Amino acid sequence: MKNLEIAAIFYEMADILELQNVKWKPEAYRKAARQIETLSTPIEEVYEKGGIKALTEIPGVGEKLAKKIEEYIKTGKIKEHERLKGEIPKGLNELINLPGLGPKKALKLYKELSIDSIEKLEKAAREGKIAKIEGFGEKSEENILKTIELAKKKEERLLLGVALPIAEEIVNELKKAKGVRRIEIAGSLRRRKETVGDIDILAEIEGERSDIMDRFVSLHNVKEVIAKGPKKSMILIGEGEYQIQVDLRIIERESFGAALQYFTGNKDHNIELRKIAIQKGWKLNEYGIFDKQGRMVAGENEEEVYKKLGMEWMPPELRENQGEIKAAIENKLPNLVELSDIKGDLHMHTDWSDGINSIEEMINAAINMGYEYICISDHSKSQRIANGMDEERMLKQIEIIKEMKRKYKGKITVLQGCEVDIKPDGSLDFEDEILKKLDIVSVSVHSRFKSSKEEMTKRIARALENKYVKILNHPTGRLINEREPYEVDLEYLMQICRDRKIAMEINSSPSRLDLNDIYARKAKEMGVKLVIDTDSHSVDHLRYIQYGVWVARRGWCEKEDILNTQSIEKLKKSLNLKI
DNA sequence: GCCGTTTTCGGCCCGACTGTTTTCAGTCG
Ligand SMILES: Nc1nc2c(ncn2[C@H]2C[C@H](O)[C@@H](COP(=O)(O)OP(=O)(O)OP(=O)(O)O)O2)c(=O)[nH]1
Ligand SMILES: [Mg+2]
Ligand SMILES: [Mg+2]
Ligand SMILES: [Zn+2]
Repeated sequence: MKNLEIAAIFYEMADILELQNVKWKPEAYRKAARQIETLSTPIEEVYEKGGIKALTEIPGVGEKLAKKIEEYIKTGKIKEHERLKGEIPKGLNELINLPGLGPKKALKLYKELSIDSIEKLEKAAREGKIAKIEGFGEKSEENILKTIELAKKKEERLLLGVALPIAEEIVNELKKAKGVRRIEIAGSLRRRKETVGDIDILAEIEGERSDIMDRFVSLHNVKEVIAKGPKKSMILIGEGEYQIQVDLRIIERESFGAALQYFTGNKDHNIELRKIAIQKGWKLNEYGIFDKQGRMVAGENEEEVYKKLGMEWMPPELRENQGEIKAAIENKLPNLVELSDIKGDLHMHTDWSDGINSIEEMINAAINMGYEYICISDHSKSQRIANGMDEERMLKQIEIIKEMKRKYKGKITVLQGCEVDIKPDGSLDFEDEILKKLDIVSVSVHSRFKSSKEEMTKRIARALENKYVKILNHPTGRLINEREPYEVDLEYLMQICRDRKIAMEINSSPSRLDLNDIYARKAKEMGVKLVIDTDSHSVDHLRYIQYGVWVARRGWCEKEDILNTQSIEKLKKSLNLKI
């Protein structure tokens, strides 16, 4: 899949063009790159199937950029890119990636002091050379040194599951400030994106002087105050890999809706809305919609802002500039699946393999979740490190769960499952003799992630041929920030799943979220049915189902697309279960 | 470089904070 490679090249070209003070092109390159990054199809396939014309159907990609994409697919590089790289000192890119340093300052540093790397920058700053340059000063020099220190610590986006509790804690602290009427998490966190670059918080403040900004910058564990103003402040908070930037924006009641809209984003969604406002002869910013005379048209709540712009309000999960604005205008927004729609969880482990709780503890926890059914799905024998079950133990568990089914009858339906390994040759870890005794067979790849795309596709496709298979678990195998997805022809697998009525999993484990939002949407479009499962390894994990629901929502999924929103009777039909 | 029920040319979102500045450019959200 060349999507990310091409996006990276376009980003780099944008940076170089910006250094050369070229107007508009940089944003055009970046906008195209952002769209290419979020494509659900390998861009080389888009090209093979539809040529240049298909490429230009990607928003932000026109004739010129399409030609460049074609060139990259055919030759592995883009001449224009190579040419641009040659025109600019190599290390300047890493300079503009430092927060606070942009193209103008970086270029100045290069021209005055021949600085083209972070090492040289640090040296010059220590020697006091920076402060002497026109346009820089003591403060700039200090800030550069600070920024370099902070950048040395590794910088990764935080998992939603990690950032959300941190954000909630901060919100609770800020609630204690004077004059706070309302406080909301915004940004990518409110859109429930799988990872977040920072935590964005919006507070509605009543009255003139609130102490919220003072409280904010002196929160426990604040490592750096990046900016502090009357309307917006930014801090770095937390330790090591959990260190994260927090942006706080405050606003008055009459503008709260517009501000929430602005601060929720995403950026491209905002820009599209602002263009619509312009078309209507208005101006949209974080204070509201205003007409030519500066009179406020809307602002107090989000619904009103969207309504005046000619569309329905939409859930934050959809606001990614992926067609939601058009859908909202045409009244075609999906009716997104909700947490309360979920009737059961079909993937969880117990102390029979690598879970920490007993079968019965999991059952009781599921009853507490209000579920109608669950499926116990411990590992099969190949998963030695996970204490996978061999045939003998599998048969034993079947006996135990039979008892449980009886014991909990009327309270919850307990299904007998197993997370069966797909072996490297595509065969399953158990013979049909065992599989046919299970209520639900789900299958997973847990080994040889580095196979070629062809091998992996063949391997999984073969597994899906087994007539007992009902669910394909975590179909891309990624671990966010840790392991890339394996190479596989997902579209092909989706066709098989659709035709054979096999469900694909949205694994809710916060570090998996697999399928992800983009593929969930593609699955829906292809008519593949999905299940949202937690893959719990303890009773505490069952609540992560919320994260999977968020992925589904970001993938435009409705209740009908998710099989475990169905009653057990309907589920049996949908998956053709023999129970 | 992209894009179009007001345009195939001429626009391209709009505002906060900082630092070094005598009135604003640069960077970021
Ligand atoms: N209109 C407009 N809004 C912006 C711009 N940049 C950011 N925003 C808005 C939309 C963003 O969702 C919101 C918060 O900015 P962030 O940089 O934190 O982005 P976001 O939270 O979406 O993603 P992140 O996970 O933090 O990288 O501010 C911009 O250039 N123009
Ligand atoms: Mg953010
Ligand atoms: Mg932010
Ligand atoms: Zn599992």
